[in-house]
Amino acid sequence: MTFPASTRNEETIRTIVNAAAESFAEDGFVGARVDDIARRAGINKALLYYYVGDKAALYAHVLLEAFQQACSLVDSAVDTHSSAEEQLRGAIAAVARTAAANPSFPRLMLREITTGGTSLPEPVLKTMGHIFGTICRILRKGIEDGTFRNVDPLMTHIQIMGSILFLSTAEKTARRILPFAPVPQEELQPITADNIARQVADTILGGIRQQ
Amino acid sequence: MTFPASTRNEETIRTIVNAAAESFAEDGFVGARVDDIARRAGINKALLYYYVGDKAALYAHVLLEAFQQACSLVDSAVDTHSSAEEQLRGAIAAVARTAAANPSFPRLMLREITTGGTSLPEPVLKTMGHIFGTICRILRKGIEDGTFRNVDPLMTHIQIMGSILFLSTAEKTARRILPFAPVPQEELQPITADNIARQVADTILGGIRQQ
DNA sequence: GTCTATATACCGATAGAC
DNA sequence: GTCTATCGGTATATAGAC
Repeated sequence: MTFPASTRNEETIRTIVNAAAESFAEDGFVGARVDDIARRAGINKALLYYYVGDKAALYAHVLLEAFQQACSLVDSAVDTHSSAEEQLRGAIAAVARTAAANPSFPRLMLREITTGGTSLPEPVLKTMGHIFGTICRILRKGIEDGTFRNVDPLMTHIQIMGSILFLSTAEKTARRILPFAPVPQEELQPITADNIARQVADTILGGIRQQ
Repeated sequence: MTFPASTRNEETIRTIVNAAAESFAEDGFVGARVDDIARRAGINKALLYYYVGDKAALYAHVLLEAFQQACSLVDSAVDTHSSAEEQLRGAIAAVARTAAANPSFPRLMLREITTGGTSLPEPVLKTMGHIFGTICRILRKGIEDGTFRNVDPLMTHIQIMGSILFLSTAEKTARRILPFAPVPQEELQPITADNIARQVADTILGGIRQQ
């Protein structure tokens, strides 16, 4: 924790950050209300400012925490496998599980993408760069040992992340669309972390495998 | 055009709607400023209200126009092919081209997804439902004739759209991340509509094809 | 139809009592 | 450390002159 008045009451700060993560994910940085975050945290607005500084500092902290968690889960998932195929499957599952355990994460990410990442602080950019480097290394290894065909690492990485983040977030919107779609709706799978991981891993791995 | 004062000056309304699409895509509904939209359109704020009503009505109009364009392009792309594989490839290319020709579209869509689509007006939901129905029909046909394996239509549809929209929007953020990534950056492809269409079609089709 | 000026409301941030 | 009260700035929307 890196806030000015963080000598004590670590758990008050935790409560504020959790409330802020939800609020920023729901309404975005401009849409989120400091009053609302304070109310969710069960405290007063002036006290929030006392603990965590202004709105921008709180937002930067929320972002960094979410991405660092995703990053460490991806790294440890990759370390437990050796083949490129298993490593990629493990990385995909790690991101899908992070998104499911912390529903703010995919929404924060999608929002940042739409703004072009212009307000991302350097520590967050570094964390995102680290994840991209990990995926890149897996793809490169698979291409060199003949497992994968010669795909573009950047586009493949963006597609993998886009698939997982979108699947993790789109269910609510999809449920509003389905009543207007002229299709039978019996056998649709629930969108769980496991199903997302399987869907993305099966299609991407099948799509980039050397035939 | 369905605005109150639309008896004349159709092109003034066009200018306003185009300015609004950019502004909403850049800053979101809450972040966009009516003053800014009026300034981009080269007119006065009071005149904007005179022509198109309030901010919410303008936003609903921008959304509907973008989705209807995507919808009709997908439909006509599908109609010019007969096999499930060619139809899916055509639909993917149509969405990618729509996103490239109208950069507001993917960003508006990503923003709506993060809010759960709670503010989407019914005509937009109908249009999105129509596109989903089209993709569903292609997948079902391919599954029945043995071209595709038995994939979940909803998850596959969400993955396809997420891949295209994310790839169409993420380049700016990616360029900010790349300097922090420990990878060589010579041979990365530029993210054009054609490259997006090829990347998504190749991976998804390869991933869902019956082996 | 087009403008200026303004009403009204809200929000981020802080001052200051306890 | 925790609160109430409020300042200052800014946003949507409209009134009203021309």
